[in-house]
Amino acid sequence: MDYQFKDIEQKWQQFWANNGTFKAEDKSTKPKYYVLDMFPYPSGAGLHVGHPLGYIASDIFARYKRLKGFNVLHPMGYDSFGLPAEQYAIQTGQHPAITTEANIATYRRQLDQIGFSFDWSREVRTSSPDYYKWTQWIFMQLFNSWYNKDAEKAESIAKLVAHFEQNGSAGINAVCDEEILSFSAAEWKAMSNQDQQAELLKYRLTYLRESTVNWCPALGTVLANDEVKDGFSERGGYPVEQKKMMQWSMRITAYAERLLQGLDTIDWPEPLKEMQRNWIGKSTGASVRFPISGFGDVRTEVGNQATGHTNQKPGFIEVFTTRVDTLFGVTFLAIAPEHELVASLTTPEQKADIDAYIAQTKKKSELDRMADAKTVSGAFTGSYVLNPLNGEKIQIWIADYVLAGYGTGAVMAVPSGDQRDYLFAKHFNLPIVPIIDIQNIETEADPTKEGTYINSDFMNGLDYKAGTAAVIAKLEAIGAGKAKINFRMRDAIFGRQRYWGEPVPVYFKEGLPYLIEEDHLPLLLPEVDKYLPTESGEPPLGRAEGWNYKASPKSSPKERTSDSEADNSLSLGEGRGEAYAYELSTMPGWAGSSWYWFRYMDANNDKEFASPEAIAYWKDVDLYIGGSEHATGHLLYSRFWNKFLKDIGKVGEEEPFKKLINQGMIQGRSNFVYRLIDEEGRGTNTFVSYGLIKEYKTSPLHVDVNIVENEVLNLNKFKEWRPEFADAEFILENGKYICGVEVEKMSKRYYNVVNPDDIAQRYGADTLRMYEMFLGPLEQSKPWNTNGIEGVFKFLRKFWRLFHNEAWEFSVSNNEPSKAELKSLHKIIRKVEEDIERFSFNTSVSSFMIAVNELTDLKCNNRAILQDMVIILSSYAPHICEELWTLLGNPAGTLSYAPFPKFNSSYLIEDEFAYPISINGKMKMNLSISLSLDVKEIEATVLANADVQKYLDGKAPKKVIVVKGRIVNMVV
RNA sequence: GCUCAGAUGGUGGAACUGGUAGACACGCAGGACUUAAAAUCCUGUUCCCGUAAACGGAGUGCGGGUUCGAUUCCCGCUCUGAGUACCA
Repeated sequence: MDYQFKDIEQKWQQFWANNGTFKAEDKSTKPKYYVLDMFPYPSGAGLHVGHPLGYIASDIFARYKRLKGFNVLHPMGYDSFGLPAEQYAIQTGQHPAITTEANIATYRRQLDQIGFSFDWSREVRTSSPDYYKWTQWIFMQLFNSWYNKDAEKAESIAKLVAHFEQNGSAGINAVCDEEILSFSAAEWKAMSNQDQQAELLKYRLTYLRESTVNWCPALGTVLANDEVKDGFSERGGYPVEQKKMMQWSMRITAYAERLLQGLDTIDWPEPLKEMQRNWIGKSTGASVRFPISGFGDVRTEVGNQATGHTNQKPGFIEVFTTRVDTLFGVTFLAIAPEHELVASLTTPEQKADIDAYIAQTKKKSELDRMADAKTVSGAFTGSYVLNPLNGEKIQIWIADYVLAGYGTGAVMAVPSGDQRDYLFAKHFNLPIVPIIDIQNIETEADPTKEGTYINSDFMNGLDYKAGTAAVIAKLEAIGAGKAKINFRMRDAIFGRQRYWGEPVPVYFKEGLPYLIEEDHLPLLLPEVDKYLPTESGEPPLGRAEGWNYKASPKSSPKERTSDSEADNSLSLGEGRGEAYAYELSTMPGWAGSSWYWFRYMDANNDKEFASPEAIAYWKDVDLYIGGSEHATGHLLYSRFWNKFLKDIGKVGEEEPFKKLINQGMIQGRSNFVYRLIDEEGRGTNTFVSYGLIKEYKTSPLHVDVNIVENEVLNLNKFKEWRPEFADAEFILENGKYICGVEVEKMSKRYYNVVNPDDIAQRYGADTLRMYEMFLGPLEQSKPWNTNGIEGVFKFLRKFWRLFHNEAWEFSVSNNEPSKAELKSLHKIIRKVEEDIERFSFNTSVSSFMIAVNELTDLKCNNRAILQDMVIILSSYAPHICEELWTLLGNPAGTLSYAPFPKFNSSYLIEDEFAYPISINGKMKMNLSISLSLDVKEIEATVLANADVQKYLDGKAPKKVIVVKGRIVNMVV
């Protein structure tokens, strides 16, 4: 029979599903290998041809590893909480769970049709209560933990409380809020429970914090950054303002150093690691306190005065600097317009100036401020600080180049060393003091670290290293500063004012958050009448009627587990306690994806997020494939949660993803037709072929790429495409209509979306899989282009034909394979092994073509050779290979676990090599010489050759370079 | 601006540690089969000159360098893509 891909593919997809062919074993004597894809958000649009790229690559790898004798875990699931479903729900009233379910069904059908070897028995959905129960559980563990800097790990809050009870706050080195109290053990015990809880919240790894959000009053909701364009909501175009709200946050900054160090231990693409390093943004420097002039004593204990009495201003301004050695060059202090001390520092004479400046900066959008980076602006507050080292009076300015969100929101300005400070000083006529002997500050700042200090009191004559050490020592001695490491990364906000997300397992009592009891998990998402905020601006969960928490004060957990798990949120034991309001915000999109790889290890466990045994066996992800757009989101949060789970002893590895590969983006490739414009400037119904548009006046028009092949427009299909083109006319070149091409994002509105369903229909899944790989290196971004797909399809037919005679009857011979056949086979064995190990899938597709071309030329129909070929090709084109495998007489379903053929180098040994003979580096001819000859003999053979002599024109070469088995080069 | 990645025929791309540039495929041209078309098969296909071949010259974004030999290494530049945004 001819190659009937449709029947074959359907048959085997069915077989795999019915037989659970790809089910990973939980216990195995085989070594484990975990291949993971970034799971998709199931959008309504379904998959386009770009999505499966990474999945195909990982599937080839997973199948290959099975052939190599590994117990492979290759799961798939859905990141199914998210905004689009909620948006759709708002518009249609349809429950997001329903649309999500429908979208998942589409995704599943599309994925199945490509023939992936996923273990679907482990599927996860982040929006399923069995799953988000454990997301909530991890949240609870974070709530019950604090970060001990001395131990460099998270520890339980109970341990912190025990310490407070014994020693008070002394001896605690924690990552926590700025304004913590210091107290003795007795003082702690004397505190009310309320006060104790308030204090503990400052230490918890997930905590409440006031944060600024994009608030859209018209929509009554908070928007994500990418939903805001130029200060207006993307949807509807309503104004968006910055609003402060109490929000859940994650103390990811506690892990900043470990997140940074860990990068050196994992095999990720360098650009991606660099992105994370920049995001974490570690800088080493010092914090320095500048006493405010005329304020009295400098207070050295931050904790003492920061008890929340906001009307009392501290006696100093703290700055962070990476160049503390330039402290004697400070000639003014610049603070952010939003800095909390601005009001109290502004003198009555300067108030008008300052107010005007603040008003001006507020008006500027972020975009303006960016575009305006070169313009110097600022205003003098009228107040001064003193240089802590020499008591010199220094003006305090506000300037919008200082960002409130970074460091302390204040900068010590050193115009001689920093270009921005220099421009500022020039503009406002402030002094510029050189502090290094070789500094040249005629026209711009000179940030050199060479030379020795001048104008710097006790530092004079010292170099950078000694000077820096001396300043820090001095600052520490007088309590005005210390060495400090600063991170750019901020704590992550962990709350969304949305419906379609995980409810936060917290209720409020007297304004403070408490966890619900663990056996009340999962806290189910309640039903609401509408998916919009309430009239009073509360998140959608505020609409849920009777949705509140009634703790059961003394009910034992054992008693509770017998309760039905499903309905514990709404019908908790009447009268068993007071009702408390639940947290109304839900978790952000990244919550569910920050631990999902553990769930796959033991997806159906209802006792734990995954059993310790499963985690001990599967450990971590060996290979993770996904897009680089998740560099600073998902991939950072996942590493953070992984480290946390390790700290509390639940998992064993410090890093979740040992090796990571970024697949490139598949861009769209748009086609254009050119509509002729008539003399009045109106569009006609005549279209000019691309090559002729210079001769006419035309306007380009996107045309559906699916009716264009190799840039040639299918005229009939074009006429059918839209009614207005039914009687279109064409000006052709060489009898064809050639379309223009441009690379754009793949999007419906450009008519350049290619659906994998269409490709699978027309050519089959095996062709689609191989073609996506053939397109180019996996990591590279490239436009989708169907132009070459015929070649891949033809290759598979050619492969099929090796097993069939002229009449398309299956026919293989049992003869001894010939030397040439064995050579072809072992060449491809080695090539595919090498290529897969280095993720160079495109080159193996070419090599398969070469191998099949060779075997076709050899008229090979040898069983031994062809059976090995089937195994090698099966990870790329599994359906056709399964079919041929059974035709060869093997039991169905055994191919996936067949042993990968062993490479034998002896078949490739050559006794001759066709040496390229070059003169002055230019290749002139080939000469076959025995490989047994040594360098001298080769040289003699070459020089004795008559053709070589012709090139040399009878002269002796000046020099002869012979590289055995490679090349001969003669210099004349 | 900074950081990273990249630039090879008409097109996608190959050349893995410096050693025959353009593998493989698409497209195109010519041919075979066919009443014809489709499908299939065969031949050619970097460019320029030579209007057939042999042969000669140029050639991996641009300009230099190292080397017997550079797509590959070094220096300078141009362009494209991605990330980031006054980070003290």
